Order: sequence, then C-alpha cells, then structure tokens
Amino acid sequence: MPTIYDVAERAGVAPVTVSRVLNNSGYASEATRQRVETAVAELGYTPNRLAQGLRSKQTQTLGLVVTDITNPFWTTVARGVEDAAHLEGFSVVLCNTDESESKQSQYVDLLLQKQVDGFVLVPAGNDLKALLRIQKRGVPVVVVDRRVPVPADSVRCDSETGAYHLTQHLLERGHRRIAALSGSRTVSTATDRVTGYRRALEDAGVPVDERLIFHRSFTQQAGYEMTTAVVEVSPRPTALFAVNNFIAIGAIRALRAAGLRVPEDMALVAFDDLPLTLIIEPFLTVASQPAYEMGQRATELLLSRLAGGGEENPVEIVLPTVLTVRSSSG
Amino acid sequence: MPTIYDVAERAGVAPVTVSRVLNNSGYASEATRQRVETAVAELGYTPNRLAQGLRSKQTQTLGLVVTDITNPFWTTVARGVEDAAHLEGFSVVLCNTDESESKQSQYVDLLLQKQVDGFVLVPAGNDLKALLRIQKRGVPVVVVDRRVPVPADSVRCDSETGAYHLTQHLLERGHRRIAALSGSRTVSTATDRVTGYRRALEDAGVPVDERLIFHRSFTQQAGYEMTTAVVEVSPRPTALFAVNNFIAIGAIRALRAAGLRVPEDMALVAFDDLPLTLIIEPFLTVASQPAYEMGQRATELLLSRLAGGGEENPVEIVLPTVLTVRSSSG
DNA sequence: CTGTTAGCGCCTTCAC
DNA sequence: GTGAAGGCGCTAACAG
Repeated sequence: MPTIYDVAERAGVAPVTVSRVLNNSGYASEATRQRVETAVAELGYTPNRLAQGLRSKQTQTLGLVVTDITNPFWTTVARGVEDAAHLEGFSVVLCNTDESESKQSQYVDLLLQKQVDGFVLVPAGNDLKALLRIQKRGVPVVVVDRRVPVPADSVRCDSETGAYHLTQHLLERGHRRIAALSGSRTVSTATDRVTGYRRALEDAGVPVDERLIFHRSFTQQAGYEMTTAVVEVSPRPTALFAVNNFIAIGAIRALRAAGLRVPEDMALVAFDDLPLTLIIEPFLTVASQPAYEMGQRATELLLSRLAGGGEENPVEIVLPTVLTVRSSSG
Repeated sequence: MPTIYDVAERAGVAPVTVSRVLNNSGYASEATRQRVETAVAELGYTPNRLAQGLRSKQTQTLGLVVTDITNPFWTTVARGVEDAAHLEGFSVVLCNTDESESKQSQYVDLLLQKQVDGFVLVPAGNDLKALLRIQKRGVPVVVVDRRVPVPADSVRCDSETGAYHLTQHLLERGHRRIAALSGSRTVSTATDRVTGYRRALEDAGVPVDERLIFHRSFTQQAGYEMTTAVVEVSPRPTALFAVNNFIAIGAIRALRAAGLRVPEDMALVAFDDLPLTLIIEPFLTVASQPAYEMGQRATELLLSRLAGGGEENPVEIVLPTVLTVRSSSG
C-alpha cells in the first residue's frame, strides 16, 4: 500500500504538499498539483482513513443501533439512514440488539471505541445507561422511535394520536369492546399506544376493561398468545387493536385457528403497515409510520449536529402517522 | 479521553505494560495487572480502535455490500452476516448498491480506505472491477448469491436445480405451457434459473417457446409488466415461474387485474419464499433459499480466511434450495 | 516480567 | 507557495 510519502517522493514534493492537494486545503500551484495527481494515479494511492481519523478525530462513520433489522420497519428505517449518510459521505455500522440491554451496551461501547462520529439509536428496553454513556462522551446521538426520560435529539411518530385514531375508527364502526394487544411496558411505543387507546375510549364514554389490555412483546408469537387469551374473555370483545405489525399477524393466525373471521367475527386494526412490496392484497386497517423518512430525518439531524449546526436544546421531531382504512376493520 | 499513557502513569508502569494487560498478550504479574485494571476503571479508559487498527493493520470490521437491504432476502442474509461477525467480535458496515455499478465501485473503494478486514459482496450487475480491486489488494472477499467468472470464495444456492425442481413440479401437474419471468441477463441467478427451467422442459420433452421467457428485473413492477405481457401470448400459458419473490408478487397482482385466479386459471411457482413472519397464509409454491445460513456461512468462511485458515483454492459453497409445495401450483 | 525505541499514515503548526 | 517537525494512540521488536 503506497502512502503519501511514496506519492511525495515520486512527485518530488513534501508529504504535506500531497496532503494539501488531496484535501484541497491550502495553496498549491497548478504545476505541483498536476505532478501530485499523476503520481497518485500511477501508484494507485488510496488514503488510509484510519490514519486520517486518528489525526483528524473524525471517522465519517455513524453507528446504527436497532432492535432487529429483520423487522421490515427497521429495515426501512435503516435504509433511510444509510441513504442519508451516504449522501454526505458517511458510512453506517449496523448493530442489532434484539431488545437486549447487554447487547446494546456491548455494541455502543464497541462503536465508541471505533470513534464513530454519531449514533442513530433505538434504545433497547428501558436501559438508559448506553445512551447516557454516549452523551457523556460528547458524541452526538439521535434517538429514534422511542421516548426517553432524558433530554436528547429524537425522531419518532406520534404513537398516542395514531392509536387514538385507530381506536376511534373502531368506535365509529360501533365497537364497544376493543382489546389492546401491546408490547413490553418498558418500551414507550407500547405504552403510548395503549394510552391513546385508553383516551379514545374515555373520550367516547366507553369504560376501559383492564382485562382487555395485554402487554407482552412485539412479536408474532406474543400476538398469537394474547389473541388466544383474549377470545376467551367473556363477554368476548368484537375488535382488536394490535400495537405493531408482528402482533397483528400473530393475531390473525390465532383468529383463524379459533375459527373466527376478520372482520365479520372480529375486527382488527394495527400500528405499522406491512411492506406493500410483499403483500398481495393489503387488507389491514393501519396507522402507518413513515419509516424511511424517520431514518432519513434522524440522520440529517445527526449530521447537522456534527456540522456544528442546530440549536442548543434537544430537537424533538414528531411525525404524524397515516391512517389507512382497509377491510380488516369492517 | 484518557489514553494508555494516562493509565500507565496512574498505575506507575510503562504504556506497553498497559497494552499487554489489556490485550492479554505477554506476561504480567498479578500485582501490576491489578494496578493497571484499577487505573483503567478509575479513568474510564477505553481503547481507541482507530489507533489499534493503524498499528496492527486489523480493524475487526467487515464490509457488507448488498443490492438492497429492503428486500427481505438480503435483510435475512445481512442478519446472518451480522450475527456471525458479532460472535467473533467483528463489526459490519452496511452498503446498498441498488444494483448500480458506480455505487458499488464507490462503496468498495470507501471500505478499502477504511481498511476493512474483509468483504461479503453481492456483485452488482456484471461489473467485476470492484471485486477484482478487492482481490488485488489482497483483502479477503466472499461472493454471495451469484456466480462470477473469476476464482473467488463464494456461497450461493443451486439456482439451476431449484428452478429445475419448480418447473418439474409444474410439469408433473400436467402443465405444458409454462412462462418464465426473470431478472436481468447480467445476473447469474437470473440466467441460471432460466437454464434450470429450460433443462426441465427439455428433459420432459416439452418444447421451449422463447416467447414465454422474459428477462427484465427482480422487481414487483417488472413482474407485473411481464405478466401483463405473458397473458396476451397465444396460446396462453397455464403456469408461471417467477424467478424471485418480488416478481411473484407483481405477477399475482397482474393476474388479479386481468381477472385470472391462482391456481385455477394460472398456476404459479416462485424462487425465494416470503418472510413467514409477515405472511398470513403462505400459499406460494416456492424453492426457498436458506438466506440466514448463506450470510452466516459466508461470514464464517471469510473469518476463517482472516484467521489464515482454509485451503489455497477458492472455496465454493453451494447450498440446496428447499421446495415447498403450497396451493399456488394447484 | 517489564521497559525503551520506533513507527503505523496522516495532518496541524509553525517556519521559510 | 512549500517544507520540517511533531504527535494523534497504540503496539511490534528488541532489550534487559
């Protein structure tokens, strides 16, 4: 691997001059510029970003910490992050925490050691230590999707209002007994959506039946189990509100297993759309989040922080969800 | 940010000793080891991987270059890569080429500059320059999913046999006019699958009608368009072979639009399963690829190369596809 | 078992 | 407009 020294020697200049030409910093006569550039080409020189980073304290790299890239929602967020980062010459290191706090901790430390310039972070569980460690180092971080009880730049959707609209939609359809199938209580999106659900019921003067509110996890398996339990409640609810896409799929499967039709025997609405590229016939009524935009906006915010821009105070971007009514709600 | 010098000073030892303790390289008495460790803890010292990498010429980082993380197949491959890498303490930098050769080239160069230790590469288009550049630098690379006309470690599925089985399956069901909807001719998986299709027809003594073979791209849009065209061919085929999942979805939509039922009016088989976590009722007959395992195996192979292991010659891992018969084939 | 020396490749600082 | 010196944080190679 040739270095700037090799280039310098070949071009008959000093190493600094090579650096200056390559980075367009400082003056350089057209003549030397030419000589350096031909030397670079002849040698096939490539800068070593490790050395650059060590010296300049910037790696042009972002850490992306999500729960599971296998969930199409995070996939899309990741794509938004990657595209926005690439646009500014930044690379993205991908990490899956699987909602495990220890994995999150491990990854964050690793990324800090790698001197990433910033983080796009989906906090796993309710462990704030990792986030705080990042902030303490003075490394910019944007929290995505979830609320955290500390000041931090963030991008998320209005979960509560989205849930409110979905529930309201069911109420307008005449449903009075609506079950909520949610994720872990430690995750703000899970609780916010249940809060929106509650508020909609209360605003409509419909009593909240605590036996119809389930908290488990954001998985298909959990959706299946919660639904299996909910159909046994007496009197049986007439509609379900699934707090994410996986739970919804699990719910549909459980309903089929129980011989119940959607929406005739049980209406269903959900948070998060399913990827339209993979679905043959969209039929779920959903409050969908602009996943790509979330990733993109988060990254843009992060990069603006890196550029030294922005206000002093944390920026909190809250995007609206989009209610799409389809056949599953009757 | 404290450095080993700070730690050394505090512990009353030389910087090297700190390095030795931290990396468990070379001897260190229990006493100094203790002193170093408490100093590390007190200072909150964290190694700088950039400096380590510059010195040791190893970054513990892999470059993952795929066409589009948004496709669940690649998502799953990526997850396999990430998990396997993480197991050995490696990080993964994610890049989407969107099948663009210039993007591929750009990314590969960037990753080389970042001194990644190895590549998991899905070659975009039929441009080998990027791959050759990697190999020329002596950086290990494993090609995934596609065949390339140069020696290289690789992991892929047996596309030809998979396609053969799918076509054979349709033939056994009595179909004689079967259309093939494929991707770009520049991608080996597209051509291999058509080759398998041809061979199955020939082995069954069924003449190949070139008007029933389409090459466009691996997208839903292309699937839709090819299907719209294929139903106009006279005599109309009775079955379709979609060369990947997106094409299959596009085909189904086009068939619906044309008022044709699957499988009654048109049977359908496809390569690549749809993610079972997102599908309510799997009904596509498919030859599915073990995507997660492909990523995992590729990464393991790559890491074994980094460890200096393996044979001299390129290793070519060809995994079998799994035929899953469901209702779409009648 | 521990320390000294040197240098990975680059860029900032200061001279000329 | 160009160059010399020094150091970013770490570890290999060689002492002792």
